[in-house]
Amino acid sequence: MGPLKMANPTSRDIAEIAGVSQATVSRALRNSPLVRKETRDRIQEIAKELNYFVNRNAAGLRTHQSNTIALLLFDETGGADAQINPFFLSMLGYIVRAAARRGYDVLISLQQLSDDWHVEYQASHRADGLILLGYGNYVTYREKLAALSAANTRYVIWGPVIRDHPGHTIGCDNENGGFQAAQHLLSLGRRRIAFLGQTSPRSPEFSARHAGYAQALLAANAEADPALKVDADNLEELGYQAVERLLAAGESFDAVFAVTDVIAIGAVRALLNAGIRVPEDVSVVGFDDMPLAAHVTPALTTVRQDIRLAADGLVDAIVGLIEERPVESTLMAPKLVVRESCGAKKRSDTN
Amino acid sequence: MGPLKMANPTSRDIAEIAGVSQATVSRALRNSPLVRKETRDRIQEIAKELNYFVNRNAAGLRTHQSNTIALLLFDETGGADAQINPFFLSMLGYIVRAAARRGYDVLISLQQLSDDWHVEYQASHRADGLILLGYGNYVTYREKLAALSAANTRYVIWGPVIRDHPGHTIGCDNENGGFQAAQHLLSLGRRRIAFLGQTSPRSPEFSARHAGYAQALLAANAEADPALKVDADNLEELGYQAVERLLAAGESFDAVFAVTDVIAIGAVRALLNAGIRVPEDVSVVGFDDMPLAAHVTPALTTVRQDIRLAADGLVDAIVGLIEERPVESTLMAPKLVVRESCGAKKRSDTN
DNA sequence: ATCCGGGATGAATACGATTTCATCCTCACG
DNA sequence: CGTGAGGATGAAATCGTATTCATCCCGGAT
Repeated sequence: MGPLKMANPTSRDIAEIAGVSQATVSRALRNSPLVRKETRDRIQEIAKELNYFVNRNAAGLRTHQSNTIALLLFDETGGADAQINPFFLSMLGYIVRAAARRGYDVLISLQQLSDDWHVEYQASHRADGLILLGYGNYVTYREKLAALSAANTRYVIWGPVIRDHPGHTIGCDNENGGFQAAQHLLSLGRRRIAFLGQTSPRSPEFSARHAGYAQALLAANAEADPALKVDADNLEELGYQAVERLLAAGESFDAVFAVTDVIAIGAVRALLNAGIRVPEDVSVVGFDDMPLAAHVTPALTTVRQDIRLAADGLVDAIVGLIEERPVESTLMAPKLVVRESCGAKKRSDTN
Repeated sequence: MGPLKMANPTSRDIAEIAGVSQATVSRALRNSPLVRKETRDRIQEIAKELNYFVNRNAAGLRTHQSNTIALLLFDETGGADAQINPFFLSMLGYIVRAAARRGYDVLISLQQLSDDWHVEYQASHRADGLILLGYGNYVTYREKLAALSAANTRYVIWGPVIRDHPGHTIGCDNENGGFQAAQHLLSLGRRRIAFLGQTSPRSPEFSARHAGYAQALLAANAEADPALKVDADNLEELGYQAVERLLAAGESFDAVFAVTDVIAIGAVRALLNAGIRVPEDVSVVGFDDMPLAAHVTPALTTVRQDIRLAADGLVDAIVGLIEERPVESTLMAPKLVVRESCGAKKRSDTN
């Protein structure tokens, strides 16, 4: 029981102390049934006593595994200083937890459009698989994915589920989400609903949300007025500017559907700033239900993507691929969360 | 030139193709001057052609390095579902970038108070060093750090710089920050300034902020009224409740200094909800300047901790320790950011 | 008594790079 | 033409674990 310590004990040191071979130590530490229980216990005790931990490099070298998942975040907004998309950031915690549950570590990497590092992660045995966030918004989508597939890399994308593209995808039914948002505004008697957000083919998810919105209007015999559609990338400031532009153009509107909470928050700020009351004069609905959506004033009505489920789904999928189980792409159902900014509820305790 | 590919090329494969020894390949890929330039170029070209990447496990095994930093986040609020402290989350991006600049990957791990995994990271050679966020708020502070030091682990803490404690620390001058906040409120003519936040020894940073606040009051011949001090952990909901309690107790106050933006946002919501105008009736100042502080309504006046600098400092420090350069603990200066919630400015375009 | 089977363990090898040490070649100089 | 210095390369050891294959021991069946 003496405080027998050493600097960097190896399995061989343990073996010597326990009076067994190194092979037996390795087996014992992995709980192999090949080792007699007493021996196993004794070895594990010694290991703990010595503060021994398996050298992951050595183990990984031998097994060709890293038990690590790389989480690749793509900045939509470029700049090296830019904040990370808060929606992805809020997914991060759940992803890390879900991965930990499966025995995987998570490596974070911020990627730029120009980078090609992603191919390296698996080839260098730094990660067993990749989770890609924000990948869906790029033109080079297919090329990059093709490169990954060509390198035989295991990866899962958070993004639009597109038929016959390579790889596995977990995503939210954006079209349905857009539909719900618009329908709700219509049900509140709103008719002139502005749409704020980028809908180029670069951002298929946002385009889908717009499609759902247009469809809801159509179903209500209202038509989507092109004059009420303003492009805006996913920054608060751009949401603000979008509304400014709308006002400057003299357009009249009684509701705003922003393709993102971030944009919605900017829009609300611009409206209030112009003396327009929210929701009395203009109803606002966002998308994502990011953490702060409930805490702005007025609390934001929005379409929730369940990030907890999303994270679990992504991790399930990538672990499945790694462990060579069959995996399917999944489309998750979004859900409208009614708070104050749409006008359907009074200000009060909101959840 | 042919599309000569193979599944998982090793340096030996490259060597064979290049007609040199494996040792030369290793040297060439690391740009060793020992290899003639032409040979080096040829080898690197072949490597690229074959899509070869150094196996990090093998390299790490030999060099005893991982070129990885582990980022350990401690949840203050326990629960497995809890959101990660948004302030830390916003530092994450900068940490990852700074680390990448130095050639290090970042491994994320969420820790609970009960965990002891942190010791494992370096012992298992998964990481060369640790950055600890949220560590300062625990009673077990010293014990855990002692364990780390005993295991000879390199680590840097974001937290209060306390004299004669083990390890290196990067932190913000919380006392000065609290002083600035209170002083600003006093300069606006506010006299009854409530303090919202936990100040137990469990959270030395918050205690320091309170100390600065009290000192500013003292300097202005106003005294900190204990009745205006309400405990609140770092959750929006608890900020809300703190104000509720204050109102229920019938206390009169004309300003609130919340020890955290998150708490401040909850406080504002409670005030508005009670029909109290911010900032006309009550001024509110927060702490941190997290990303959303500028975007709530009214925009939050707060004490900024420069997370960009903080992140750079943390990474500098841990890399310094890893590379055995002398490193010193640092105290960073906070800065008051005046927006709308204190009443010093009119609502308008805020930065 | 002999043989066989299976449980427990050990010896030895492989994983793929880095690095030390030895070797070889060439060129300058005497 | 011999010799030594130094540049370029190769051979081989090494890092610490996982795993294959051999070995050993023991009890039960024949």
